Amino acid sequence: MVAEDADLPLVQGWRELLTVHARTWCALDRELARHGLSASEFEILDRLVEAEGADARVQDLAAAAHLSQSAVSRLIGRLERDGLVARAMCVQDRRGIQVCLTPAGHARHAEALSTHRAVLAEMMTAPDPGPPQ
Amino acid sequence: MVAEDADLPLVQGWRELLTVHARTWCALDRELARHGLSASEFEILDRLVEAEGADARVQDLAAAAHLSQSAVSRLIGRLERDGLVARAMCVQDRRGIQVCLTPAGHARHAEALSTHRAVLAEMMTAPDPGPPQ
DNA sequence: CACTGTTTCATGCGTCTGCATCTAATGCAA
DNA sequence: TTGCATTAGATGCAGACGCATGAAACAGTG
Repeated sequence: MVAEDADLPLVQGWRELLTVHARTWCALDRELARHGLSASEFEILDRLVEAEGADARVQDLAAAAHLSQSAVSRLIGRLERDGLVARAMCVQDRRGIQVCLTPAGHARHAEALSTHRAVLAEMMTAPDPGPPQ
Repeated sequence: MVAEDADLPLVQGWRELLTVHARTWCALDRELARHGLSASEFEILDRLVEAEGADARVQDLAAAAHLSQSAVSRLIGRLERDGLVARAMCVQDRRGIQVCLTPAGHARHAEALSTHRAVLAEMMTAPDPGPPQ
């Protein structure tokens, strides 16, 4: 029961990370919903903007967004249904698909970008807003 | 398009946090599964051990574990089904329930504790293990 | 007491996720 | 060429989540 002292800073650090993560992620989800996007969806759109032109494969996006391959596959399906991205066959490797932004996808991302940055600035700098009142 | 430079460190910090979080959380989920627990379930058990004796209400646990009240209610239901916790009525306020650990719950937590600490130590100190091979 | 509003937990419902699996395309070797 | 192992993405399935709601217990007023 005394050996836990050495682990205390580790556990505290982990819990702080969990707190910041939950707080920021929820805020992102809530605010980005005003643009019709979830936090995960924006993350994927953001990666697509960065990789503009380069081939964006599903598994690369999955690794970048910390999601499973199946989750990204369905997420891309949703974005495609909403007209924000398009799936195209890779000519070199016809197993893979090339995910690319549509003009609407570009516009949606640009529209949500400032919201995203604002939430990050507010959530990651303020250490603890505390319970409201 | 030049104004984004000021946001870069913010975004990079957020992405690093996301990476550490996903990596650690997945490792916890995977390793704690060997004890029949999910990461969330261990988190709740951990809080119950800390609050030993004090009244552990559902909403307090929800706030501590960064989960919704409904999620914790069902999670407690699962732990109760597995015989790890018990629900008791609060005498002061019979709306609330008092969640308390059973001996089996104590044992399960003690069993999983070292695994939990080991994963934290490994995940939160190593900055980037990189892709295997 | 009766009445209204708030709080605490449980639950119906839809969505998102991961795991396992399937199909199709590739690569390599006989 | 044929055959087998590997890889990329799609999908069936079950589990966990949040939102909205419901039922029960409080708190306050008349």
